[in-house]
Amino acid sequence: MSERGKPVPLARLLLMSYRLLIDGMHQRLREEGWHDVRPAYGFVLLATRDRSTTSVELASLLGVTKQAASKILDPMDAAGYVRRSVDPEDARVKIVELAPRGWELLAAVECIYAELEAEWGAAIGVAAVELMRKHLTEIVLAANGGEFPAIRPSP
Amino acid sequence: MSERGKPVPLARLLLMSYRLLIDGMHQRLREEGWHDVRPAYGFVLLATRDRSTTSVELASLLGVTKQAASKILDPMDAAGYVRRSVDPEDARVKIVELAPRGWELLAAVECIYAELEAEWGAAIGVAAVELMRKHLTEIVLAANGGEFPAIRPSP
DNA sequence: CCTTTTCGTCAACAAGGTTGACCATTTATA
DNA sequence: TATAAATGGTCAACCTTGTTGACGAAAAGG
Repeated sequence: MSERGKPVPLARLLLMSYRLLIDGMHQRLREEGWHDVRPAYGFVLLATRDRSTTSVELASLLGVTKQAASKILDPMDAAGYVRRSVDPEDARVKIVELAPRGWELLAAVECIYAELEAEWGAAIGVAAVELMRKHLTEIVLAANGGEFPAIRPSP
Repeated sequence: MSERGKPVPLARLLLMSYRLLIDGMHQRLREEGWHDVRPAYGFVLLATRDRSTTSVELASLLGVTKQAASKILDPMDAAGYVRRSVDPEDARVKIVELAPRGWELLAAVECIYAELEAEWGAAIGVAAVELMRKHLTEIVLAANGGEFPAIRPSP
């Protein structure tokens, strides 16, 4: 590897590590029979987990345009992971919430994710994982005025 | 933020941090007058820095198909960042190397990158940055049989 | 010499992003 | 109260970067 002898850029390590988790996640999902899950779905699952949302709000949470949000929601709706309904209080608005299948998928995702993070704990120690979490949190918050930024599924 | 009170998934923190570096990189490049640099170019610059390569080898280094590699090289070639020439020893092969403008871009990239990493050192301490580098390296190598994997520009 | 493999390019399609446009609905203003 | 402005969601075109399949030229193998 041409990086031998030179420190590997941290950005590269961050991306490799992230990919490790995400690719591992999607592989395990496939092994469990989830064959139609796209990378972006995870972002939508997390955004709609704690409370229903709307298309345009989801766009804001994801840091993308409303068109992009709609574009992810379309196949998710078609596959039965989310439901969209007209808001009784504002006829322009579509309420977006997880459908039963979406809840099942979310449960599978969270279970696999916990396994993956536990594997990191086994590899470098739980304390090191928590320290990394602490440091990354500091960096991200410091750079975003004390808040977590919206994070796009794809650059 | 709905993540308040729950640990933010490490995957999310990794992605946020990575984006912080990469988005910061591209913003500063634009500020310096580099207006036509796409995210994928950085990967090609690093892959061709230490020695010239070939289209198909680049594909392998990037972990993408040869078609995808060619597709990134086309605009880079057109913009004068790389040069492609026929290999005198094998007429099928295109040698890919950085052109003068590519070297200038690489220099700008590396300079900005150093600034960005130094800012992390200022935020959490240089020792913490190095510790993170060490831990991430361990995780990545452990998961890839002791080697660094190819890393695609885009999932 | 013929078959198989390899390299790079062309083409079509996909995922997920952008901008612009449009219509319906709601809110704000005169 | 009527009109203007703002908002939500969808349609459309295009972009970046990925995939697969196909193809012709060149090289390697039998």
